[in-house]
Amino acid sequence: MAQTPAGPPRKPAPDTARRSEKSRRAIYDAALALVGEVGYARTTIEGIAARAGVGKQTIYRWWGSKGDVLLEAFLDLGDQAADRTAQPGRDPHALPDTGDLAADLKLVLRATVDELLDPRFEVPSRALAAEGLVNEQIGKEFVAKLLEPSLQLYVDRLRSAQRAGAVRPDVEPRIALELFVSPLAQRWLQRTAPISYAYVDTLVDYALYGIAPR
Amino acid sequence: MAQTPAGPPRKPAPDTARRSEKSRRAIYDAALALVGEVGYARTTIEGIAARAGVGKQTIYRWWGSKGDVLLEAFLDLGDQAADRTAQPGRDPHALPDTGDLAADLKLVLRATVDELLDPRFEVPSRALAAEGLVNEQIGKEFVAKLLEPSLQLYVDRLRSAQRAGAVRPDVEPRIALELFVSPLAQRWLQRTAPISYAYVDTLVDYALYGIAPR
Amino acid sequence: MAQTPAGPPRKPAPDTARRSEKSRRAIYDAALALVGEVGYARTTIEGIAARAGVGKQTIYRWWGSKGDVLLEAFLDLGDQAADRTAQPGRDPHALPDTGDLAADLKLVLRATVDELLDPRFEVPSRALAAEGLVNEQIGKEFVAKLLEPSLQLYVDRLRSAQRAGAVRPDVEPRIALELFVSPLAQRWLQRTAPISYAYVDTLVDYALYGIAPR
Amino acid sequence: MAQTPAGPPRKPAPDTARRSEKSRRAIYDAALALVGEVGYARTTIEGIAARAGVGKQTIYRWWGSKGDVLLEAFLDLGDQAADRTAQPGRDPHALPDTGDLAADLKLVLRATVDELLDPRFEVPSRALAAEGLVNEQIGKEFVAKLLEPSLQLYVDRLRSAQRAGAVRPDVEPRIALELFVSPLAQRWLQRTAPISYAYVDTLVDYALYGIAPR
DNA sequence: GATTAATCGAGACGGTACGTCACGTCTTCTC
DNA sequence: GAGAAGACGTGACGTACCGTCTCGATTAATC
Repeated sequence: MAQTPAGPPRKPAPDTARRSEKSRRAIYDAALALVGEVGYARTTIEGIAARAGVGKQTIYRWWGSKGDVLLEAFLDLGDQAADRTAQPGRDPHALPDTGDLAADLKLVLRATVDELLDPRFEVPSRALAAEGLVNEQIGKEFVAKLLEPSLQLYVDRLRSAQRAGAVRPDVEPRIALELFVSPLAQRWLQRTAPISYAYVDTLVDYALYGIAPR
Repeated sequence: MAQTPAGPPRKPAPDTARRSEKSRRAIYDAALALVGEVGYARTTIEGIAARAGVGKQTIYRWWGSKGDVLLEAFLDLGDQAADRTAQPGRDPHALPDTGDLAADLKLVLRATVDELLDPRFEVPSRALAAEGLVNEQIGKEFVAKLLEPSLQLYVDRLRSAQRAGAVRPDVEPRIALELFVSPLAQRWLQRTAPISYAYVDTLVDYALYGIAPR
Repeated sequence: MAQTPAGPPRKPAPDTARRSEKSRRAIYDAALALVGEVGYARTTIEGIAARAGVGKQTIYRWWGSKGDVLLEAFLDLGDQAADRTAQPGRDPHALPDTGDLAADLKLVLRATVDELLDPRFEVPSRALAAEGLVNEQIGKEFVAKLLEPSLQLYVDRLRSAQRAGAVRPDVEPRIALELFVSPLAQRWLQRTAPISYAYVDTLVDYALYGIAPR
Repeated sequence: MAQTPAGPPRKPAPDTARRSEKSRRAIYDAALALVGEVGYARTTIEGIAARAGVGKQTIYRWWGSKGDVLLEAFLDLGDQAADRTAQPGRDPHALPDTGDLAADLKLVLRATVDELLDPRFEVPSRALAAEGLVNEQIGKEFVAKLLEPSLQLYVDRLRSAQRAGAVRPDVEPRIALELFVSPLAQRWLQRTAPISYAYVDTLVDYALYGIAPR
C-alpha cells in the first residue's frame, strides 16, 4: 500500500471536505481586489482577511503565504474566464491554424498585447511574476501552471508548421517560440520599451526569416 | 528662466559635500552581503544599518527605500568591476567586432551565461529585477542605468553589421537584439528553462537566419 | 437616554475579557522594577516590554503612556499590600482614634515618614508625583486615586475630634489637615529639608495649638 | 594656593570671556517660549537651538541638560523682573512688616496666589519643579536658588514677630512657615484643590492660632 | 591692522526609543 | 471541527532627538 513519505513533521492536513467554499471565494475576491487597489506589496494577509470577512486562521489553514493565495486566486480567475469562453468540441486554448503561420502568430500575439495592457490583468500578473522571480516555489508553480501551458500551444503550432514545411525540421520549437514570446514578455514585464501590434508583427517577421540577408 | 516645480513639501536635501564616504561604502557592502546571504525579502534596513555599523537615519537620509540602496550598491559594484578591467584606449564595454557577427554574439552571450550563473551576481540582480517589476521607479532606473546601456552595445554591433552587409538594412537593431537577448533573460529570470552555451548558440543561429526554410 | 459623545475617531476598545492576566502582572512587575533600578526617565516602554517578556503592542493596547502603566502598577501594588494587611471587620485604612488627637496624628505621621523613606516606595511615588505635575491627566488620577483617599482619612479623624471637642467646630478639616500633611509632603518631594519623627511631632503641635502665644 | 581637585577627566572649560551674549539671550527666550507653547516634555534641545538660530553645540557647550537651560532661563527671567521693580535703598524682596503679622502674611500670600495663577509663570515653574523632583541635581539648585531664598524671607518676618511677642519664642520659624506655605504649594503643584485669597487667609489664621480650642 | 584661536551656525553621524503595522500562532466562542 | 474574531510575542518600519563630531565663517583677544 502506498505510504506517504515521511518528510518534515507536517501539520495534519485539515479536512478538505469541511472547507467553506464561500470563504474561499471571498478570499480570492478580496485578494485580487486588494492587489489591484494598493498593489501586491501593500496587500496583507490581515487586509485580505478583513476584507473577506474571514478569520486570519482560515487563510493560514489553507495557504502558506500571500503569494500562494494570490497565485490560486489568479489561477481561479483564469479558470472562470476559460469556462465562460469555452466552446463545445474545441480546445479553448489552442492557437488558430489557418496554414499561414505568420498570420496566425500575429493574430495571437496581438490578442496577447491587448490582454497585457488590460489593467485588470496587469497588476496581479506582474505582481505574481515578480514574486516568482524571488520566491522559487511560487516561481515554479507560476511557470508550471500559467506560463508553460501557454507556451506549449506555440510548440504545438510550430510542430504543425514543421509538418507543413513552413518551419525547418531541425528547428527546436520550444526554443523558436521564445524568439517572439520572450521579447514581448520582457518589454511588458520590465517596461524596457512599449509594446504594440506593429512591434509583435515585426518580431514574427524577424523570427521567421531572420535578420541576415537571404 | 527655468523654475523648479513646487511639488509636494519636500525635506531640504542634505548636504552632499559632508557625506561620509566610509558609511556609504559600508552600507553598500552590508546591503550586498545581506542580500546574498538571506535574500532580498529578508534583508532589512535595520539589518543593513546594523551590519554597516551605521545609524538607520544615515540610510534614510540618502536613500528612499531598500530598493534604492540595493540598486546603487549594485551599480557601484558594476562601476568598480569596470574600473578594474578597464584597458586604456578602449571602451571597456564595447562588444567585439571581428567581422563574424554570429561568432561575436555567441562569444558575448556565452560570457553573459557565465555571469548569470555566478551566484555573486545572481541573487542581487534577480532581486533588483523583481523589485523593478513592481516598483515602477526602481524599474525605470534599473532599466535606464543597467539594462539599456548593455543593450545599446548590441545596437552598435548590429549597426556595424548592417554597414558590413551582414544584416539587412531595413532591420531595426533595437528590436532585432531582443531575439537573442530576451529569451536568455526570460529563461534566467523566470527559470522557465536552463541556460547554456548551446542554448545561446542556437538563439543566435535562429535569430540570424530565421526559422522558416530559406 | 444617555448617549456616548462622538469625540475624535477612536480605536475600537479591545476586548477586556480576553486580556492576559499573566501579561498584565508581568508588566506591572517589570515597570516597578525598572523604575526602581534606573529611575522613571530612563524607564522605557521597550524596556518594560522586554523585561516582562511581552510585545510592545500589548502595552500600547491597554495603556496610553508610560505614566499610565506606572500609575496602575503602583495602584495595584497598594491594593496588594492592603489585601495582605486587611483585618476582618475593620477598615484597613482608617486612622487610629484613641481620643488623644495629637498622639494619633503623630503615630500615623511617623508611620508615613517610615514609608516615605522606604526606597521601594520612594522612587516610583516620587516619579509618579513628578509626572502628575506636568501631565494633568496623570495628575488628576494620581490625586483622585492615591492622594485624596488618604487625606479623607484625616478628614474623618478630624471630624471625630470636632465631635469630641478637641478641635474647634468652625475649623474646616480639609484645610486643617494640610497644616501637617503638606509640609511633610513638600519636604519629602522637593527635598527642601530632611524629615524625621521629631519634625512631624512638631508639625502636629504647631498645627493644633498655633504659633501665636496662647 | 587653591588647586582644582582632580576629579573625573573633565572638558577644558570653555572660555567664558568669548561667550556670545546674543546667543545666550536667544536660547533663554527660545527655551521659555517653547516650554510655554508645547510644555516641558515636548521641548527639545534641537527645538531650542533651531528657534534660537543657534547650533546645538552652543547649547551643549554651556549647559548640561534641558533642565539646566530652563533653570537658568527661569532664574534670568526672575532677575530681570527684580531689576525692573527694584527700589533704591530697599531690599526688593523683603516681606512687609507693619506689626500685624497676620495681615502681613495674608498680603504676601495673596500676591503669591496671583503669581501662581499667572500662566506666564505657571508652565515653566511647574515644569522645573517636576524636573527637580526626579533629577536631584536640578532639584537641589531649584530649591537653593529659587525656593529657599523666598522661604528665608518668611523666617526673617517670623523672627521679627517673635521679637515683638506675636509668636511664641520657642517656635522654629523654618518649620512654622511651612504651615501656610506648604499647603499652598501643594494645592498648586499637585492640583489637589483650588487656591484663593480666602484659602490663604484661612491658612494663616489656622497656623497662627491652631485648630484646637483655645 | 594682521594674526590666531576659540566660538559660532550648521548639520551629518551612530545611536536609542518612539508608536505603528503586519506577521504567524494561539485561544475563545459560535455555528 | 471549521470558522470569525482578535489578543499575543515578535520584529521591522520610518521618525524624532539624543549627544558627539566635523566643517567653514565669524569674532574677539593678542601680537
